[in-house]
Amino acid sequence: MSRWEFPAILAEAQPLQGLGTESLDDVWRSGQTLEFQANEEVFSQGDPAERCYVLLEGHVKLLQVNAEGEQFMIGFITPGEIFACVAAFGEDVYPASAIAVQPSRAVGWTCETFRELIARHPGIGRNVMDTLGQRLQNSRERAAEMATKSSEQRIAGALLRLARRRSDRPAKNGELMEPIRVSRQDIASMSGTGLYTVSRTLQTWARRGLVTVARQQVSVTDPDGLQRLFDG
Amino acid sequence: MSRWEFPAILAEAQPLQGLGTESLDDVWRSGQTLEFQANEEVFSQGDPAERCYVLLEGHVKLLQVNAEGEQFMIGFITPGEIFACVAAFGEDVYPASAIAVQPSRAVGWTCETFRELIARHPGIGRNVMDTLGQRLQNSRERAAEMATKSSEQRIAGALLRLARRRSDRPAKNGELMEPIRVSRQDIASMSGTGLYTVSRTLQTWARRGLVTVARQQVSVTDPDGLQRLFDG
DNA sequence: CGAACACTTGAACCTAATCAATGAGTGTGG
DNA sequence: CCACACTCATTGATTAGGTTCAAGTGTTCG
Repeated sequence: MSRWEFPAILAEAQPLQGLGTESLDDVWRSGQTLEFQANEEVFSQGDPAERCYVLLEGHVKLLQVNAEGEQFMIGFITPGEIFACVAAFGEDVYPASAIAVQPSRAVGWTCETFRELIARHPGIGRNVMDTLGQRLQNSRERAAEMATKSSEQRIAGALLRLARRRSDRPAKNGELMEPIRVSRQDIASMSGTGLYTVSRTLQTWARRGLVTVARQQVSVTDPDGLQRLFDG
Repeated sequence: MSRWEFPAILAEAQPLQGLGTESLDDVWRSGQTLEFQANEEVFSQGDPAERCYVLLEGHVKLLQVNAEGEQFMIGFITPGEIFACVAAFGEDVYPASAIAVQPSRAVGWTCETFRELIARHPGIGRNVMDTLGQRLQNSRERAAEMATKSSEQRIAGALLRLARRRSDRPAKNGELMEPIRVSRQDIASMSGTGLYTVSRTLQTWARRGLVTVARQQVSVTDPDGLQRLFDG
């Protein structure tokens, strides 16, 4: 039982599309709401996989660290999205770390509970399969991108993904998009390049008017130009 | 209605684990068996997504081609595995091409039929979610690998994945593994490098006794050594 | 036998990683 | 409020890893 009222965002969440009020209520009552501060870890790579989550508020990044200590950002979660759902199926440890990049709130269910919910409400299963399918395709495209594209193209791809996530609604005057709040290192982790390369590339683009940059912040001023760069 | 008897491999197929005889029969009767010659296309990237498949016999590779014409191999399917299942969920066109590398046989269901089967037999849904989850994790690891590892490590990774697939049963005398029948170009597509780099790398390894090479063929003679190389 | 194909190898070139030094913004405590 | 330390970012110089081009060898097949 949670001390929060049923959050509106949950009814719009991907995995719960098409569910009736009573189903949504069952889902809501079966989970716990959890709060995280900026930079707090939701869970850590290698920990036993206990819960899966739907994000209600804030943003969470998913980071994978390999044996050599190099990190790679495999995802960026926005409100309404499910994460760590892989944990509920087969995997016994979390394959990545989840870190809140802003103060965030999420609902969590134990893997067991989540499986039961799917059994009780088959619509959830269908939605989760859809989501997993889309993410699998995304991830494969991303792998192909890492393998075949230049570092400049990969950085463009990373920025475009972030920008599109942030402002699903078209920008105010069709010109400027919301600034993205990430460090150069974060962009490097997303695009599979180094900090220095990202810095240089962004400077070049800024001179050409494609983006404007600041500390911990990038604004895409010419999405179409960036897209053309990405396409080659 | 198929002109084939119920194939034993189907009962062992990942997506059909834990199903009763009558369920298996329903699944079998709902699909069509299809045969493919070596190098024949099962479906082509961009085609409208109509069917998903379980491979019964042979091997199928999944290739993604980007706008610039560079190709990247996203998967290698062995008997008992499901493929194109993403097609059944949301996607309207195949995101990759599937090509039989040997004479192959598969069962196919239309997306609609497959959805109905999942509704009738919830176990299939659970299995598919498990499979999708595992593949998502694999694909993410692969993306991270492409982003952070050297070309030598990526080639080692590709060979190890292939070798393990081929001989789940340990090799005869614990020393030699079955030769893998792929071209240098295929290895390049899997590891995100070029044909020349693959050739050079394999030659170096052959001199060191890690592998033996021939036309359209690679045998891993020292899997552990290759693994150490992969780990760095 | 000739043609097509798969592969190897040397050499030139180029991208991007790395090293090193510096600058700019943020936050803390005296 | 300023000085200090700290984190984040820029930029030049250097270098290594890998791609690409070019030429040549060995195999398979009609």
